[in-house]
Amino acid sequence: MKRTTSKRLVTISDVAQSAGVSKATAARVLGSYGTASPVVKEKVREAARKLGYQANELARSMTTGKSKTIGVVVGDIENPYFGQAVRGISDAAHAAGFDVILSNSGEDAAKEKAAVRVLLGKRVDGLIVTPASLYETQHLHEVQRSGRPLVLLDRTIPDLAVDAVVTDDRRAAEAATRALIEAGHRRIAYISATEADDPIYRGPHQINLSTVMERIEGVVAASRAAGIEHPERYIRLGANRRGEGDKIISELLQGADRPTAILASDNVVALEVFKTLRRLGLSIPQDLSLIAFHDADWTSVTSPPITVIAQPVYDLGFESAQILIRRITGIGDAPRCRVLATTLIKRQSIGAPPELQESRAGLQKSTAQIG
Amino acid sequence: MKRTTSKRLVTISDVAQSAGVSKATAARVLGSYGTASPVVKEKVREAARKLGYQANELARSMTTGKSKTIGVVVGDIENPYFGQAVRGISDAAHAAGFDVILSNSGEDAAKEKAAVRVLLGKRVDGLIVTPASLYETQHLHEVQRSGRPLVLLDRTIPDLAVDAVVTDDRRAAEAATRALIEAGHRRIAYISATEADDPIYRGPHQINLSTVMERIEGVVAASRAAGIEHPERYIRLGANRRGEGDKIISELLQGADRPTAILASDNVVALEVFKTLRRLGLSIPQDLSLIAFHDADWTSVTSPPITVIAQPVYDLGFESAQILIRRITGIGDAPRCRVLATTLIKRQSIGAPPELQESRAGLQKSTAQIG
DNA sequence: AGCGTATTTGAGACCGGTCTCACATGTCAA
DNA sequence: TTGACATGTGAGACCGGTCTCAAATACGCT
Repeated sequence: MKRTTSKRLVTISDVAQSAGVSKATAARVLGSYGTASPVVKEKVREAARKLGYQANELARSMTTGKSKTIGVVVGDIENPYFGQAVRGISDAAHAAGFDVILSNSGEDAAKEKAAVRVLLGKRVDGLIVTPASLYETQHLHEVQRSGRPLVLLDRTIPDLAVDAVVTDDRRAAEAATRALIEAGHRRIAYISATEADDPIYRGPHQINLSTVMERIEGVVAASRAAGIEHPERYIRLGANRRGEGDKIISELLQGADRPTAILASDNVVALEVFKTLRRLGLSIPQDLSLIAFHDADWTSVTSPPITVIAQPVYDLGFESAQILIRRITGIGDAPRCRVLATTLIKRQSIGAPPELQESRAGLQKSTAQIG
Repeated sequence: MKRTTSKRLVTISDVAQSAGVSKATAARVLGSYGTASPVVKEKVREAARKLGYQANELARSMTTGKSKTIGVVVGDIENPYFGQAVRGISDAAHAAGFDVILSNSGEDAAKEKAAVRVLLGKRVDGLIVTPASLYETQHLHEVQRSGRPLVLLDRTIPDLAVDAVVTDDRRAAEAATRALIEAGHRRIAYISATEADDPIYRGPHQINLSTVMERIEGVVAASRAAGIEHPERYIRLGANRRGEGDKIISELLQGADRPTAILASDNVVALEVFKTLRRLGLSIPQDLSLIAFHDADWTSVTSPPITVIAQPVYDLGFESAQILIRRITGIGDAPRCRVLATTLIKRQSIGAPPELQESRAGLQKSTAQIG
């Protein structure tokens, strides 16, 4: 039954009255602007402390037009990839005195749109977005029109002239593919988690993420350069949904002319590959070689440890926030796309394809681990 | 050189003027309160659409006193544990029409304090905090005094009468310890990532997290019940810092009377155990048995798969947000501590201790609900 | 028609800060 | 003494919404 006595919070007028000065003067002292004599300053500070005054940032933002807050919309916070990126954003923002409002789009363009609108409504000073779609971008154009800076994270949108911070996915995919080719592979699959109408890749029109586009280009380019014909046939999409990954992978591995190597678009897919392989009784790298995007910490303790494409995810977030804040502070040069390099970390998940294996002897450490 | 023409955003007065009605009427239509005739409604909406009006939520919050925003302070977003929890919070919040402002404390009480203050300044309607310390809690009392609801996530603070959502760490630790004892272990280590002045455990005064406290109690209680003397000697703290984990683990394993089983406080520590073991040439479960808190997805694909204590992390977040929102909406019953059950998922990282290994008894898979 | 009641509408105060501007006071030079 | 100029302070407008209140209009009924 206890009814919270509607606590009216202490305002600057209360402090002013208690200190015996005008509202304007109290505001000058507590807001650290304008001038005030030392005596008055002390009086006001004392009164503020006594009353437990705490500025209403909302009111402050209202008049100044600045909220010292940046809005962030990511695909999925639960994914460690975005977790790291958000940490980078958060660190850079706080270092510059900004706060972060976070929203989750679930990789759904409609939700992203709603989130952006809400953030604009909250008058964030700028936005960082990992756009869920290359095509549904009206809301992002809206951001631009509102005059508030926008930075795209991890993905670009060609027809939108804003800053972006991405990794060099094309070259990363190329390098990974080349590594597999050098090990002797000719049938190389790329399995992506990206949403698509059909798991079988039929062409770029199915893809709505720049990263996926680039990676596919990388895989295809490296394959073509090695004289591999029709490399696209081993590309699969939509391995994100529960169960779907396992289905795609096992169908791929049990079909005729099965691939001898897999390039996984992220560590969740890599995990799926591991599980499916275990279920099918296949092992890495004897039966299948594997490279995964994203150097998640656990990839180094599996048996065998996984060769990965390490992406500077934290930096991706950190830099995007820095760039955004520079824009907010008023740097007006042309938007740029900052491309961060990736690293191929070779561990032990790459071997020769089964048909080329002759010296299989010396490599196993102890008894073959069975899952 | 293009100077952004300081875009004054469209306000409700602009819309009102354009629609030929008063500001109050336009506000009623666009804010969906009060009444307005169908004709007027249409006129106003049309004008708003034409001008691209978007409400200033700041101004709205100012007058209503509600911001429809909840503040969240977690230890480390980068940690998948918190990632999942934040996702839960985010989902519950959005479902109820609330937004989330996220802050990172880095498990540092001072930063947490600052973050809480900022969030209060932004006039969030309520707060969810994973308190970094049992003792530095002035800022949390401050929240209470400000009259805004607070929910503690994952950890409790005994002298603070607020809602909390936690897992039953005591019983979880007990169950895990018992499982190890049943497998024949008598020398069981608990390695915690919690910050501490000294890695050697000397007593509760070193601990400033309720979870850690409870887990230690659980381990000790189960050990005592099995007649194990001085179980505390295998407790180690501070395995979080880079390199520190490896040092603690290898010293523990190379010392005299070394433990035959380890209980790891989270999956990061478990990872460290894996790495150190590999470096020392030891294997699981032949040389050491392992149980880890938190069922991170990768724990099922290591060799061997790790037995874990699965915590309903997403639910933890989801429920805490729900409880908070119920409080915001005005339910005034006494604060409660909601305790969620954990599950011991038995995989294959538990074996008999080396000295008892003769019959490599059946390592069966099973799960058991603990709470 | 005339009255009571319900519905629409507008004027203006208000939220809690910032900011402009005018005025008061102090300092110093001529 | 007076004027020029810096400094400190207060009154009050303002940001963009909401909300109260009273006036205006519409509606229902005798």
